Amino acid sequence: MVGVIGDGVVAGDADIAPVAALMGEPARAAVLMALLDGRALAASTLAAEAGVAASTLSAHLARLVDGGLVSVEASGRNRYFRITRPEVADTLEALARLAPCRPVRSLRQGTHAEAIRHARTCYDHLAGRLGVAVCDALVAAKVLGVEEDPGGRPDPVLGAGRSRRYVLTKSGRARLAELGVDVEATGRRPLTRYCLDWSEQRPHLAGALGASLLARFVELGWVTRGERRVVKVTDAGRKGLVAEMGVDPDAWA
Amino acid sequence: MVGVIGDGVVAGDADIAPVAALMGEPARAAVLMALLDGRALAASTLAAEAGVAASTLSAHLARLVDGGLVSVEASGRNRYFRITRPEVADTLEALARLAPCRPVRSLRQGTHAEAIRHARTCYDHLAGRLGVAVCDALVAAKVLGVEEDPGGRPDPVLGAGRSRRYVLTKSGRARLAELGVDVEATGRRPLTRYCLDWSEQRPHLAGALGASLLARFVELGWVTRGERRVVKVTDAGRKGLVAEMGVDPDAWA
DNA sequence: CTCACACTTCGGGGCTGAGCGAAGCGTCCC
DNA sequence: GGGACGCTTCGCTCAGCCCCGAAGTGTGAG
Repeated sequence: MVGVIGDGVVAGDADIAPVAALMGEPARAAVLMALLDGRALAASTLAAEAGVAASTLSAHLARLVDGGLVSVEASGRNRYFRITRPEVADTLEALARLAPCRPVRSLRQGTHAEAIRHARTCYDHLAGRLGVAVCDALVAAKVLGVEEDPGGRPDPVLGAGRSRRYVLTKSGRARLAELGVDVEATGRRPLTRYCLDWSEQRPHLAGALGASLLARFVELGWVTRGERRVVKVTDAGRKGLVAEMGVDPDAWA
Repeated sequence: MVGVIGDGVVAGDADIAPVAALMGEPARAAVLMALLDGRALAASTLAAEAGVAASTLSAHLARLVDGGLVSVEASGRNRYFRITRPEVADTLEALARLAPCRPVRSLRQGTHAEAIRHARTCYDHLAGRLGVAVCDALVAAKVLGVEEDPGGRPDPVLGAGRSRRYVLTKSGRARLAELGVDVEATGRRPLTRYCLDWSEQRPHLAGALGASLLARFVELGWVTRGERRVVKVTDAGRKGLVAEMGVDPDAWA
């Protein structure tokens, strides 16, 4: 009756295999991880990142675009690729949480590994120890409240499946506005999102607010975005984060 | 060969490719989806589910175990496989949320895709719009309460997702028994399980109770199981679900 | 003890797809 | 316009692994 060989997964069922296979090839995985900070990178940059020939990478990128994980934007003779949706980044982070860290092969790689655990960008918001510390500070200052996610009703798409969520308090909204954080800049995106950090195994703040927060930090010159998702905190940033944000300096330094 | 390894991917960064590749093969993906509800299934069951020979599946299972996604428990001459950690299920669900974005390739697939989104079985319980609607009705009628899950793993701060669960209330137990649902038929299986629906992006009821509920619906002739997990609601079922269960007819019709 | 069953291991066949270089097409710069 | 640059397409090779059936190991039932 059924007996269809090679068609084990039923059409219409959630067919995770194709998507997972896209992420399961080393070169493509490297591309996706490189794009995880939300920036758009040129094909040549990504080829160097993945360590394969341009022609090889071109094929990979075509498949990623076809699979809806990555979108293209042509600009002159360059084509810039970026991750299409936050859900893709979510999935990559979920996989990262599952994956063992690759062994460290050199001192340089070791220091970078340390740096990226210290402070990095995750798609478009802060992560690493700094991201967690900032998030903790926001909760401690009651800028954010943590509440249980009533995961049934209101949120049609995002937020479901997350057991807890952050809500921006009234006083928190005022406080962030005072700091110049664009609290209103949320499109269809949820303002806050509870995002588990793969290196710290603790939550940090994602969503539109997480993005606005990072943008403002950069604007203030508190942090600078370095190579490969690494984030550096400036002297002014160190002071500002402690004085204005109430971040515990020991928690991330 | 040392030089072949691209230094593009940073040591210490998470290497998602091997894990994603494990999930990216159709037979293994089918296995993982079958185990998604937390049950432990025998190898032969999984072979039928994946539609491959026992020997083929054995190799797949060995790789899944080796990769830490699945654990084995030998019992007599059977070996039962289950998903090791909630993080694995989280990742599978993240992938499933990404997967439905594929375009529908044929009309026939389209109608089947619609049917399966309407009402289907998720291995042994109801899912799709009907599954969500029934679950909503149970919560609204206070047959089920939603509470935070204290449980399971010794986690540093927060459990990695899945920390909410349904509990059967006292009155709910009586009400279901009245309907003829076998409330006691739970082996080692958790009575209820909070399961996010991939097509509806909202939770529905899994676990032993979800299974008993479906069994009773079938017994009552309210629903019939069709091909490929599609569930059809009979006329009697339509009436019964609305009258007895308090399901909102607009929510799933 | 013997058969039946569940699962694994082994050997071989077949196909997908990842890889590269060369060539083609379009864009930007001098 | 000519040339450099960025990217894609094409043709090809080769490795990996997915698959099966048959044989081997261990357990349970009669």
